[in-house]
Amino acid sequence: MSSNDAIARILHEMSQMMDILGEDSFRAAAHARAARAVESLSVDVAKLAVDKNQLRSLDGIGAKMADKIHEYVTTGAIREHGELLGRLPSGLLCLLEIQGLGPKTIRSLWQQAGVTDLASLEKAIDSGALLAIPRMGQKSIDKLKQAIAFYKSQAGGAGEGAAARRLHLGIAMPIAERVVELLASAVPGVKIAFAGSLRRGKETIGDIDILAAPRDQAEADRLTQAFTTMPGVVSVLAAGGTRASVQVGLGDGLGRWGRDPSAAAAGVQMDLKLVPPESWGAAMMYFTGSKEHNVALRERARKKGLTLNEYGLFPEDDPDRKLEPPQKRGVAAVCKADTEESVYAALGLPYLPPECRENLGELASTTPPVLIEVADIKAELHAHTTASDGRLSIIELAEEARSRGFHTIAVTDHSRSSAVAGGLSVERLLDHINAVRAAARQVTGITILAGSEVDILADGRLDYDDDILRMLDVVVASPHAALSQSPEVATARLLKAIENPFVHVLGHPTGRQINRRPGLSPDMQMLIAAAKERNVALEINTHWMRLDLRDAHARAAAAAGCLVALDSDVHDPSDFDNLRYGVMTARRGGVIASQCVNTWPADRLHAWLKSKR
DNA sequence: GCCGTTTTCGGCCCGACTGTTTTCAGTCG
Repeated sequence: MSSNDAIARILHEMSQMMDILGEDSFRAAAHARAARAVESLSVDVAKLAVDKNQLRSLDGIGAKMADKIHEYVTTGAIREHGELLGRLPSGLLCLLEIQGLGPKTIRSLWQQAGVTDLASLEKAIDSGALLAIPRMGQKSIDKLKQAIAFYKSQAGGAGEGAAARRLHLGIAMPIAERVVELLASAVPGVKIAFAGSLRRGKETIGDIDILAAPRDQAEADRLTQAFTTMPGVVSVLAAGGTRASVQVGLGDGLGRWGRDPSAAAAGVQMDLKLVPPESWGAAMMYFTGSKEHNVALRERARKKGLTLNEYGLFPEDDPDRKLEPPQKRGVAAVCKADTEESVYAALGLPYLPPECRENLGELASTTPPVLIEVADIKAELHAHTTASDGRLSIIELAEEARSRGFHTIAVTDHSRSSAVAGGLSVERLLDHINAVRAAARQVTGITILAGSEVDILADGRLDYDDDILRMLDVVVASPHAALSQSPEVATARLLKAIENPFVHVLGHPTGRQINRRPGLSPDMQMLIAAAKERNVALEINTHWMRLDLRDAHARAAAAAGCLVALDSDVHDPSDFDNLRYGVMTARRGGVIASQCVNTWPADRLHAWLKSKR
């Protein structure tokens, strides 16, 4: 774990403990906000901590928080964190993961029924001790039992402290799209879309939010009916007038990444929200989030004497919130709320794409951000064939790429050290280059390049000698083994690869696999600076299992003006479909088309590749 | 504990829903 992750986790725990202990909620929230700020940093916070002013320049970090971070970096712990831990059983924290349990309830469970962890909570339920707690009736207990069962299934069985498993972006999105399609065919002509973190393109998804705008009660009823009875629904959690919640069972695996027993056993929660058509824009903003973005928008509205909710933007005529919400009192809205654009405009903001709604500075925009799009991508520089571990022949790969409108495809099979992936010996590589040249003569309408995905060995040397690399049109250098190195060793290793004059792309720079392994934690600022100087592109591997660079790293690369490569690491024709996940990650980082080599016209791209020969 | 086009104090987002209550507290997104 990087020190950023460690500090974020400690600050987050402090926030949770303060909540449970009933301390000042704004103080607790400040710790949670600081945790988020540290988490979304691309630089090692330990380096920033040398100068407290640098820490304090971060949004949400003030003098006291800077002291705490500095304390962690110099001593390896935060004293106040230990003190809080001494004031309550640590087993209480994971109870916050259980749906319906918040800090206040957990506090009374602890102080009035002696609950200290999940096991004692279950015991207290069985013994009936919970009924004695205020506001705890039989119905609440039944719901709690259900929520515990769901929590345990998500956490992979015994609920042994494992965090509830979030779904990969690439698993969740096709499910959401199928549901939208199904609802649209059940009730034609109604506006339906998914929202939430899925629409923002987060790498993992907690639940799936679907929005629909029925035009009358009959359409609303049919939508709810279709939603709660669709194939795959395991249980209906709620079905009211304006919203319904179901659990949907998942498929049983992750394709070539193997099975995911915990995800398969459980399911994903899906919520359907019904909103009036005239509120579609405000509702989409509201349910797309992020929460932090929404809070910032509302604060902005307040400063303009307005109040923003999921129904629209209204004059602030009830600052103490004594009355019913404005839309219920017939207060006239200050703008139409049927589109997101009109609501943003009324707040004096350009349209902000969902991927940048994280309250990481986007509200300072005065012009709409022009971010990279899937349609901009015209080349694939990282693809495998049957020569190593791919499923397509060279010709099949080229034809697939051509059918997707690409002008260039690079054949980059694995190098010799990746034995399990069928990595090519030097002799096989030379034959393979000839085979690629032959295919290039045979297939028209696309440029086929001979390349390699070359292993970056543990010490930073590449898996082929320079005289071999020189013969290749494209070199993608990637770490595959020794992924537990210290940050210092990993940084030196990857810098050495970037500095090799024949390398074009640094492939999946950290080697992480989401929900599987953390990968390397190199000093990303140093890699970005070196890559920029050497004209090397940092890859955003678009497979939903990797998304590496991740969003925060992409943001740092974009800010530095470093080249990036959006590559699908094709092993199977369907891998081309993953491009959109990488594009969303790039957009979350603020990447524009011109800094992504895959968007360049053929002559510019080929000239860049040749500049390293 | 943070923050400032109400700047060193006094704020700090908003509504739906649920289950518990006889008017509201807690959770969620």
